[in-house]
Amino acid sequence: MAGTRRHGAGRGRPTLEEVAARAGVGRGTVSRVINGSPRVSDRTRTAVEQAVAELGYVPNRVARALAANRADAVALVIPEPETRLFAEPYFSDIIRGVGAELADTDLQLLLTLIRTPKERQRLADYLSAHRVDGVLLVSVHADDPLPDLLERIEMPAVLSGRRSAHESVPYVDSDNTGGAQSAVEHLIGRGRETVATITGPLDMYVAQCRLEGYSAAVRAAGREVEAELVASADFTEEGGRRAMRQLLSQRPDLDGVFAASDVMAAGARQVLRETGRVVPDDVALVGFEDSAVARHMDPPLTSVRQATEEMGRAMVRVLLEEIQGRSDRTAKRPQMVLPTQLVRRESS
Amino acid sequence: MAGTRRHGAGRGRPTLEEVAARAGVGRGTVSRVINGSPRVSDRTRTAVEQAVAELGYVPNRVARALAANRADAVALVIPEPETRLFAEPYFSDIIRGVGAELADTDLQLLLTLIRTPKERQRLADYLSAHRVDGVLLVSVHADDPLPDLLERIEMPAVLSGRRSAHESVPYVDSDNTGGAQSAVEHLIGRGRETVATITGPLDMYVAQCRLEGYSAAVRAAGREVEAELVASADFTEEGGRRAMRQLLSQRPDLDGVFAASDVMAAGARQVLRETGRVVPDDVALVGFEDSAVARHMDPPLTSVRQATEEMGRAMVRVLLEEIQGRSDRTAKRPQMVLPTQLVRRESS
DNA sequence: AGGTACGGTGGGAGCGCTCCCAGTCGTGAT
DNA sequence: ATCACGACTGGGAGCGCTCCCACCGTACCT
Repeated sequence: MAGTRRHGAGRGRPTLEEVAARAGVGRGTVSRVINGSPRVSDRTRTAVEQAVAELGYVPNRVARALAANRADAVALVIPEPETRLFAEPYFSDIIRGVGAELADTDLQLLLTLIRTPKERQRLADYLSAHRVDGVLLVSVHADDPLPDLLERIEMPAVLSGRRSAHESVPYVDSDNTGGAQSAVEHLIGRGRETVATITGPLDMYVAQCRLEGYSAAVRAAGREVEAELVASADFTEEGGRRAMRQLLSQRPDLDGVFAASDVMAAGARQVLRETGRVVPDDVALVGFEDSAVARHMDPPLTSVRQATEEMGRAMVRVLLEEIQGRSDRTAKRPQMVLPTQLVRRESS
Repeated sequence: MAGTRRHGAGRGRPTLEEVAARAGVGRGTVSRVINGSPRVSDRTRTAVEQAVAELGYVPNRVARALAANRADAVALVIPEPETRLFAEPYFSDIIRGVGAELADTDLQLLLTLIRTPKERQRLADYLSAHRVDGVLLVSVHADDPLPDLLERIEMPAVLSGRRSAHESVPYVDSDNTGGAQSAVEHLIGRGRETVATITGPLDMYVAQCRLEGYSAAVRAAGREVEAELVASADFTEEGGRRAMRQLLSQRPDLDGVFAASDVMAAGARQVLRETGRVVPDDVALVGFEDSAVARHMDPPLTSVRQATEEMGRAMVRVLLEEIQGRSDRTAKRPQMVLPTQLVRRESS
């Protein structure tokens, strides 16, 4: 504040040079002080710091970026189709986590929405034109060329979620398999005999993992995984409805459903109501994600919570490692999986 | 792509100078072509464009920003306490709108989360250190010093929503009064005799406006605005519950409620159910915002929809005007109010 | 023929930093 | 007293662009 007031109308903000003049030292010295170099005597440092304070000096990041060939910024890339998901706590939590972790680093956060393939293409150019030091990629599809593109231009990047079991790019994911498994174990533990699942699109690894968790739990209970108890959808409400109808027609006797997302669970819940089934008495229902939808359903939905904000934080930490690690080739690609947690509510 | 491939390992991207050399022209000419200046002959332009394509040249924005003393970026500032709202479609829509409108301008979007007062302070310094050309401020409270701070350092800024009736800073707001009025008119039009309202915190202008709309509709119907039919809350679910209980104790006979937000409506709905009232038969309920909550309530909630994405777009347009307008002092501060629309569902 | 306009063009002078290379100076060893 | 050697320091040389001014023609006037 003291600083910002001082230049209101005046010709711009003070520069390094002016600080140097005022402190009676050279530019290099001021730069050293600003950047916390140890090779400065205490006397000098104090003098410079005083000059900085008096002038309200704030380094010009643009100039710094140009000179140092850094950007002091990372981009958070969000594919437009997913922007809908924005409305989910998922994104907001990721952003909050990213923001929190970034706050300590004085890197800036660039938000990049990708709407069209054309923009996706421009993106690679833009990013490589030294506008950012690293990239955070959210909800990347298996066929997205971006990660490999970034790899090729040696741009540090981190994914939220894996594209496949053998993801080569650094990522932060949550334990989808374990989460799904605990959800189904819960259902079985509550005495449900015939537990079905509504999966996401099975070309997405996340959907595969959740199905895998379902299967594991079923088998662990000494049962068979029946094809009739598995219906795949597309993570939408309408998809959830369709899948639920299909399951019901195949196995009218089912008494438990694990939906791989809350939104699909919401769709399923509607169909259950339409067909006169009471949740949880007739059919117990569990979702995944623990979004706002889950809390506002009637009855409130049991769901698997991901440590989403922590994922955002972790992504930044991983990215910083990557940015560092580029110098020493010995560093290996950081990858991590965060635990999930079942949140019990009245639907099961 | 063609461009990005070409330099993989090579020493960095091509520069303006290299393009100039290849095209056999001077730096200035290339710069002119890149920036679409008309003062270039077609022959030359073509030659330069070819060189650009061959080299896969992409201008270095950092250098450009430094030289031109611009940032080619705008900041979207979001106060942390509101980050919760992120989960609402409101924010995601704003962001989507902002992103869409920005896509045509090649300005970048900087996301800035403010968590602590300390960060808020740093922000002013940062912003003024030429890191952005303008600022978009979301959900600003009446006592927020930021707008005036930005005003003082002559940083173009736009608010989403007004702080008061006499907002001096450029803003984009939605028609809260009109929206509330149409909601209440709807309730009255459906034959409701005793319509109450749950307001937001009355120190917020948005809450005042919505209350004003309620009052206008009540008076327009030739009725009195009764104090017993007005309960104020804080935009939270719990607040909605409390307010609903209060209203019910004061006027057990009420048959219509206009809640100034969907979330408060959700709280009210719970109390109505607890007290054995059926929605909409006994009490008709209308909310404001038309968020996901509204669609997922049981029964689905009638609500006032804001053109939120359009607000985002408008904010950018207004900001661009402001950035332009700074040069010619004649331009007046752009301000605009967007219409709302009542979305009818089963709750009324 | 000599002027006068311009449309076009080249390139110097920075923008505010970081990097890095020469110093300068004191200190302890010889 | 001399020398070597760090600890500090100053400032030149850019980073890649935009701005702007001088300059070259050619077309069009007197």
